[in-house]
Amino acid sequence: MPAKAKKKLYDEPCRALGEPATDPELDALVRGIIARVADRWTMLTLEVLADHGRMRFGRLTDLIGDVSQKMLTKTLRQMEADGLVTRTVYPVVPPRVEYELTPIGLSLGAAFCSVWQWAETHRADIEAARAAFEKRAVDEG
Amino acid sequence: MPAKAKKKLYDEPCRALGEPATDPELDALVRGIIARVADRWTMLTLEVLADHGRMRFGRLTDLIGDVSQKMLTKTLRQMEADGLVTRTVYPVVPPRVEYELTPIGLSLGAAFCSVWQWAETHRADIEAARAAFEKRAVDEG
DNA sequence: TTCCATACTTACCAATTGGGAAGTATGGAG
DNA sequence: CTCCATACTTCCCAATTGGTAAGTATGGAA
Repeated sequence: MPAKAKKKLYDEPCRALGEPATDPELDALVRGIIARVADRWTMLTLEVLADHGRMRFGRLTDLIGDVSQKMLTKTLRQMEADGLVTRTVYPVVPPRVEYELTPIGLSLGAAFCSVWQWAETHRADIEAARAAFEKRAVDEG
Repeated sequence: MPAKAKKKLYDEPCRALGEPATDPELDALVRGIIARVADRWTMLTLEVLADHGRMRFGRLTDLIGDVSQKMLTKTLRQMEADGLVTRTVYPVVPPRVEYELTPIGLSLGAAFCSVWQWAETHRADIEAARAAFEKRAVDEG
């Protein structure tokens, strides 16, 4: 099986549209995007907004659970800059600001679904692997 | 449309198998798994191993590009602990160690495909959004 | 006049991340 | 006897992350 190492090991084409897998510029760009988006708070915010729709800052804080104001603000600003959410300010007092996923943000949420599903379906496997690894370390250590 | 906020905004079911979306334990666990796996080096390692198959440490270093020995070692150990890669040590000198994705690791690579594809297909949108956001900030600032 | 609500913003500080470089182990080549 | 190769491992240090707590702005209620 000498051809094995030359071929993708999974069936679905991961690169879009036959892009040669070694365009360094595109690669760096896509990696940057993923790195930003794969951040903890971004993922949680995405999930909450996808599940519950448009809402304001305070409710977002409650639903995410243990996020500080600082981080939520920062995360939302970043998502806004990337076009993932819209930020609507109502000029009233006290302030009222609402956030909502854009179509792009929504599609990212959908893309992340497969990762969530992967995590859920392989949860037991991972825990078993961790226990086995731990045991091996103890036995050998 | 008062029902809107009660419903998922995308069509695909994100939670596996009708799991009630609010099991806090499962939620935390899955989040932990995703957080670990969504790490920069893990994603890159996953991609390289999925693309090129079993290989040893040095080649992995070259293909990933700008990773330090320290981080690659750490990343690989973590992936091994989670059951994503196998680590095979040949007791020769100088040492020879080979890494390969497990079926679970492979399936994670497949799951991440949709995120990679999302990033590639929305690259232009994101760049446009960033430029617009920047411009707005300048105009208002 | 004082307090409140909301969505930030800033200052400070602790913890984590991660790079660079040097050390480690060891059998074989010269 | 010295050096080399490979895959780590450890130490030190700088940069980043992220939490807490204290402002800030302002119209209306008491």
